[in-house]
Amino acid sequence: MAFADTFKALSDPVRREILMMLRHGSLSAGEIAAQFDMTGATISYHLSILKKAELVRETRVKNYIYYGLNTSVVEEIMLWLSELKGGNEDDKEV
Amino acid sequence: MAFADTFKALSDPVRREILMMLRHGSLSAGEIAAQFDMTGATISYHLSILKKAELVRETRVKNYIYYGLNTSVVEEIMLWLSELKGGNEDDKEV
DNA sequence: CTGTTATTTAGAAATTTATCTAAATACTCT
DNA sequence: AGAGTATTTAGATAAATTTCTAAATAACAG
Repeated sequence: MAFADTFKALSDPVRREILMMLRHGSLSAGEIAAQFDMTGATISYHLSILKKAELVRETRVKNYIYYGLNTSVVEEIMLWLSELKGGNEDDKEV
Repeated sequence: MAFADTFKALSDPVRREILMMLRHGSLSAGEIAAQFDMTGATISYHLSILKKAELVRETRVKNYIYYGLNTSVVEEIMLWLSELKGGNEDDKEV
């Protein structure tokens, strides 16, 4: 279930920071890695988890790979949280 | 930062199921444990993580401990996701 | 106080996760 | 084709997580 993957992906602070970095637009793997005190391999690992969770999409341009947010999955998570909060099945406020 | 704890707490399927069980009202540790094929000790461990994340509150009644949802923390998470989705640079700091 | 029930804590084992280094792949440019 | 850069993959390791059993606490009833 991709849903569980999404929560798992969000559970790591590095991955959350990556997502926040992508709010304003796509960045290449290298640009992302440059912001962290970790090897590129480690960032690649985190990106693979975000990708598997469908929280990011990749686009290849020249010999760069750009990563961008996929907000539709974020919406799904918000829906789940909404349900949790709702308790009574009446409401569905956004 | 309790915020990180919250995401971590949400990353486990058992804990998410516990939260869903609490939507319609509080349940005792034993009532919760009865729904899972795990020992009470394990459920107690999960409850302690949810409690540390402030996703649940406990109330002692007789020799039972009741657990109930704390929805305000859920709102905080939704706010974070909102920010992510929004991409608005006007309010990036929390 | 004694005994019973509900729950948590402690300690240990199995699994998963995050990280590194080194090597491999992929793509570009001349 | 060959060199150079960007990124990923493989393999290893340390740390964190989940789970269990057994023991400890806490609260109640008689």
